[in-house]
Amino acid sequence: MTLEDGTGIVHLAPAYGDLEVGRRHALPTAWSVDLTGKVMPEVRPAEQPEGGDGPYAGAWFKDADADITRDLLERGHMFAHDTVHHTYPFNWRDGTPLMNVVKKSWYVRTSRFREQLMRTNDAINWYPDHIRTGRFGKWLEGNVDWALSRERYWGAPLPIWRGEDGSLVCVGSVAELSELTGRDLSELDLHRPAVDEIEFERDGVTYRREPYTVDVWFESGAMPYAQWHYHGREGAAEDAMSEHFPADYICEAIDQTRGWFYSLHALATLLTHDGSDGLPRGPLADLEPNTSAFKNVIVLGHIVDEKGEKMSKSKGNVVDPFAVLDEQGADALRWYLFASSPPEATKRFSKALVEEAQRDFFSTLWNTYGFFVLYANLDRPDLRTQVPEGAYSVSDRWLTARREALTRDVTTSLEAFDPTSAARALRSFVVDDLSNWYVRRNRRRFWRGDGGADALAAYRTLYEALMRVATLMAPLAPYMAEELWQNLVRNVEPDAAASVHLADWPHWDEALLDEELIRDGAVLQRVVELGRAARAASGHKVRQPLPEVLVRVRSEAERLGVTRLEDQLREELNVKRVRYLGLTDGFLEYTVKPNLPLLGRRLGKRIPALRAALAEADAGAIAAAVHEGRPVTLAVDGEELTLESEAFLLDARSPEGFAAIEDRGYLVALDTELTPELVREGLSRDAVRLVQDARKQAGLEVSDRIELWLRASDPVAHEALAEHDSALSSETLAERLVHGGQPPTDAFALAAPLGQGELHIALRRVPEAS
RNA sequence: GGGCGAUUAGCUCAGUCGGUUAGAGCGCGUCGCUGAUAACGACGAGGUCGGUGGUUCGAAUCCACCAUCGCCCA
Repeated sequence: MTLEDGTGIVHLAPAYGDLEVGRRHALPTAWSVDLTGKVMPEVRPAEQPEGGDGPYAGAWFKDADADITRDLLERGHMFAHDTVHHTYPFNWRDGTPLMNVVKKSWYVRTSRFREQLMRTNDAINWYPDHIRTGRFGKWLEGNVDWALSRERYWGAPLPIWRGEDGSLVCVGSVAELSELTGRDLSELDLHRPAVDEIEFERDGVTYRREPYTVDVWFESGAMPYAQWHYHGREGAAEDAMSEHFPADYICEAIDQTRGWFYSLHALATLLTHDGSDGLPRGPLADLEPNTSAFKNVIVLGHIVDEKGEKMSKSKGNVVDPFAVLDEQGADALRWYLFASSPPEATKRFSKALVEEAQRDFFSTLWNTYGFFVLYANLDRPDLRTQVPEGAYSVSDRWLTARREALTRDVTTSLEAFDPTSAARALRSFVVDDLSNWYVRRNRRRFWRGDGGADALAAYRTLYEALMRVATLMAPLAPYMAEELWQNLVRNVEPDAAASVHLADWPHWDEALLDEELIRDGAVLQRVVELGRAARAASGHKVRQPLPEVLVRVRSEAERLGVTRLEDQLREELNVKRVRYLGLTDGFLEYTVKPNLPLLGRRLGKRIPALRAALAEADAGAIAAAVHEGRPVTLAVDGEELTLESEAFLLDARSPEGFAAIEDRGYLVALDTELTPELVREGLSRDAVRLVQDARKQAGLEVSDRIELWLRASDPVAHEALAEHDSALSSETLAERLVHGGQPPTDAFALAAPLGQGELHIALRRVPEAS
């Protein structure tokens, strides 16, 4: 129906859905269909005399449509008839069309409390926040009375008894009912229909119960009181209520806005109302006046299928949760739900994504733990002894600082009801900081097995990082956390809490949280990243040492930071020296850009003119002024404009023909000129790699000592091996290294290309000294 | 029909107050590294930031309308 169709009335039936309109215009409420959906016998065409059943009596109301239409047409009462497709309510189980029917009902007059419902809502922390004023707030603004009664065979009975004279008694307890009836009802089944037979007499009037049950949503809203069996009396339930009401936190999905969230909120608001504004005072006003039932609530989005559509059996797009639990595990599923997107986001679910969480986070964590256990079992370090402060390396202190920052970030996120940021911070720490940086860079300290203070410091640092991760991840991945706690922590510290879930939440230590070191580490990683790119571009593989790397960072503070971590930079890039380029070094060319966040508001429309002026200006001169903090004067649109040095941003570019990588103020260039010494060192490192591979192929354990025979056909390689004899031996755990000799026949032997020729490798395990 | 929310790379997601070259992980390709790792690193391909219009010196970001998906209501 549209406004263009003309005027008229589109089927108005006060008894069947249009009661409000009918009342407003004093229309009669006429009945034509009974409660089973059959047309009533009184329905008949106007011409047909009264008496006897009408022609449609007993017909299913939908089936009667055709006959009624035909009769109206024949009598000329119908202007037009047509079929219009529109939404219509159906029974979702069997698809039967439904119809609204006016019935008598009991209501809670919540609309009187509309303002109060909105006030108590204002005090709730909603996550996400927009629900408060949006979906939930709008619902409260349009609040209508709560239809409380239901016609159900079984359920909680409406506790109202009606006398023959129409008077009403609301019964508050079994004890009260026992008193009214004079019977001991303590064994009474408090449900319909068991309660229906109970009648009582008062002042000569017989009372019978109103035959309704109570809306189950009322019971969901009564949960805070029902859980303690609270009746407002003194005792344990009262104590529990004063301690636990209102609840700190609840959580359900978005569809509960008008369900559980509302039922909890409405009951609490009415029960705790202080009696102002002429409204009835609630029985809980003394306990906690004017409150909702909860202080914080996380509203979850739904889980949908891979295409973003609702899962349903009939569509066949349902993912079996138990298959996911069996194959990827409960922790991986939980982790995916926490980490993939904020709680309120609708989640597109697929097993592949849970699989990714499993591989990315849990496998990496488990492997890091496995690395620790492998070497700890070989070395048996005493992790309970105090490690001297000085034994900790910069790298140890960096990981410790990151660990404390992680503790701060996870704690803050969880306290802000944000599990997603907490999970992402944990992921980044475990995968990026712990596994791919700290362990990779420090593994030699573990496999050296000398039991010295340096090794102990490394073990201790890694152990504490793993323990902290286990504690912080416990709320998000309870099983893996517990596994780490039992296997790792409880072994090292028998006095530790019996379970990670009983352990105290860690506090972060500001003294260990060295922000400067964290910043320096971040700059180092940025420079290393660019250095690797420069290396890939140079065509020299990482095993080939290079003489020098040239580095330019964005500030003097950053330069000092990289300097203190310089040995890590040299190792990562495998270079002998680091040379820092000054900020105004002639090596660089500059592009000058306006600092838009600063200048945009000030200059407005003149921005394009400034850009044009900068393009014409001498970039080197401006760069020099900016570096010295001097103001710069430019001719913009024929007008002199003087701007402070902060108004400009400089981009350094490497000059033509130089192999370097530059990005956003950083520049890393590699000197690729090889000396014979460097070539020989590179060859020796190739050889180490080949021997390690041979050890692996021979099936040796990482701790096995060997005898080693090496024969290189390339004379340069041969010289290189002799020169780096001791490094070769210690890297490959060779107790004896023979150059060019004849290996025994029981040795494991293979040949591989090295330099311009081949390297023949033979090795044999040395039995452990007894 | 109304309300609320979402829409950024093939996939899952970041993107601050409107600002400079829109990022990450996964997947794909090339190369490299590797005695913890089911891994790792570099590079590459891959983006009309759902669409249209507007505001602005400047829009993924603000406004209007539309489309699609989800939820609630009628």
